[in-house]
Amino acid sequence: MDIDNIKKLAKELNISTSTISRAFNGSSDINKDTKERILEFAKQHNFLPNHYASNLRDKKTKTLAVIIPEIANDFFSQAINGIEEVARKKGFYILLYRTDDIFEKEVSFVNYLNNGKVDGIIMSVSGEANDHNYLRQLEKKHMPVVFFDRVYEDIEAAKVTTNDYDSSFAATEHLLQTGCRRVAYLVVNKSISIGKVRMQGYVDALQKHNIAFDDELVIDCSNDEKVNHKILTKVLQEIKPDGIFSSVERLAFATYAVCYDLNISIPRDLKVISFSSLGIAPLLNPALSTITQPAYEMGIKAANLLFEALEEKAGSNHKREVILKSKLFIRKSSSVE
Amino acid sequence: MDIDNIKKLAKELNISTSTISRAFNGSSDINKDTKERILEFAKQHNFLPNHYASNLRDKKTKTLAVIIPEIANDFFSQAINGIEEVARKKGFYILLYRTDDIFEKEVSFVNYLNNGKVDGIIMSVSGEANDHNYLRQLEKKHMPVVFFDRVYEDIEAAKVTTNDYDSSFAATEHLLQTGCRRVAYLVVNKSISIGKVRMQGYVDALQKHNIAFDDELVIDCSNDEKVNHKILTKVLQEIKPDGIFSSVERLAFATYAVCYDLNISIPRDLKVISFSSLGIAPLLNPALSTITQPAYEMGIKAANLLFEALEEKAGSNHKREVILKSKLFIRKSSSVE
DNA sequence: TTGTATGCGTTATCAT
DNA sequence: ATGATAACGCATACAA
Repeated sequence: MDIDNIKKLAKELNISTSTISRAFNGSSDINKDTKERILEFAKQHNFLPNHYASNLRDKKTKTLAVIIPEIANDFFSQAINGIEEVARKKGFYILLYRTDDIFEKEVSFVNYLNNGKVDGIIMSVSGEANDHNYLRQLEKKHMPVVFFDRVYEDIEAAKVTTNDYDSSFAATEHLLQTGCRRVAYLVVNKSISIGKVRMQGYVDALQKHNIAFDDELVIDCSNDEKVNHKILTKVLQEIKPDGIFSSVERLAFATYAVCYDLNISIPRDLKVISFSSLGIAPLLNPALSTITQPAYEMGIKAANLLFEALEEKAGSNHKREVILKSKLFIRKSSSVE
Repeated sequence: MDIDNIKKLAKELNISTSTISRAFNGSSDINKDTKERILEFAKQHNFLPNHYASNLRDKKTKTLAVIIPEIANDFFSQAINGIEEVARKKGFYILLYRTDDIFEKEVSFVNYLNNGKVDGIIMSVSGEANDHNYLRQLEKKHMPVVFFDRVYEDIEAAKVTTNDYDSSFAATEHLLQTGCRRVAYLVVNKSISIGKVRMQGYVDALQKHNIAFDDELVIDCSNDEKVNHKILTKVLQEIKPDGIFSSVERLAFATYAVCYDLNISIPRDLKVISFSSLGIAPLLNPALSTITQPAYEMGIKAANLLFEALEEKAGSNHKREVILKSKLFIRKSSSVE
């Protein structure tokens, strides 16, 4: 006989289903021996209460959604690790969703989650000045949301970010101090939250050092490797910057590849620094200078904020905003030889 | 009024819940206008049928579990991408679980999934000659499982692997042909499926070239970065191999770091080749020779196999085993200067 | 401490 | 084409 619900279990043991239920839910209203007998029997028959049925009763899914632009990326995979770590400790599971930086996917997934599919959402957004109504719906239903790294300013939710402005300012200033005069800023989307803030740090650092801002040196890239290669080849050949500040790891890699092609020597002809969570940045040729965000810690923090919200039983409206610090690692790619 | 179930929707529209349900499930037994009216109204009120309730009825979760040793790893994150790609197209969602290569975590998660939590499982295993009964339970309940990369030979399930033996043989042979005579094999767990197969390729290549197998040159490493650094430092100082064949990407990175420390020149003093899915292997110093598995394609294939099983309505017992080919990229780290 | 009965939101069956 | 109803598996209020 296959035991696949508490009714059958109850019949086998000659106990009521309520008692069975109590055995599984750590209720105090149950005799210790009865409980042991039930759990033992259940284990032998490899039975566990059906999660979907429990959820239908409780409105607790013990699941949280993680929505991110990409997975195969050092920053995000480390962040997921942090989130997973916390979730696991709380007995929660993770529903993962990748948006590929496509706003419509984000909307469609969030809408899908809107009817009790998960208890909360942790996300790094993929959009900009759009209509964020789909997120407001979540607020209405008291579904807690935590943003990390890429956030929407106009949505009231807990947020975990890093001191991007300061880091960008420092990175740009560093390049200027090594002698660069034509520092290019590489960005995928300069109107998205992080693209914007990071650019501001760049702009202000230039100003402080009396370098005129040059529109031509703000390089809009894409998410397509080949396209980026073309764009950067043209930039290095025609616009000829002497420094590169990349707001995204991937663009620094593309820069390296183009430099190899064109026989441009880093750091002699071009100094490079980039936002990056790559552990092996020191092993690159040349070792890459990085602004490294505490990705893992951000994941931990984001998850903790989510659980705070969950445990505060709705109510309390103090959405917390946490800002962690990135670290600047100056390596060979931006040093004076 | 908050519309959060089909009953309320039904009342608002003066339609029965059955009709509402039909509107959402692409039933043909419904008037086109009625359907449009319902969906339009639902959209305006941001309503979607409760997933858990539907599931309780249908026993279809539209969710699949992905169980892997680690996330922050180029191979696995690319594989997840492939899986996600297919799952998304099928309208499925992904429950992600990381085992940290700890067998007990794998067991506990699989057991948790055992009661209808997901429709199927894709996994890369974290164990070896253990008791695999927890997986046999899944078979009993007709829950399809697909293994990829790291598999249990004794479990009958669909499997996606790569030609590890051939690749290892070729990689080792390559090192020998560049003049290496003392090739070390770096491995995390030589009794696990891939560790074993890859080692066999190494051993056989040595034999073909009449190089005596030396136990000392099989280096057992760990998952801890610091420990590996210590181990490898000792190996390079005392055992002094002239070639390294690393069965895992991470150990190649550790080798690079130790070589930098000890001023050992790659490839002059030591040639290195490694299994690796790192896209930027060419940007390393020196460019790393790799055996690159088609991680993304493996993910795609694994997911496709799972859906085949799902769509075959249980029954059919031909568990498919697919073997994809890795590519050998010879770069500077293993070249004759 | 245990049992009985009800309802969570949905869909399939059957009737109209 | 639409509606009424039972059932999915579980957990709780209430009764005992």
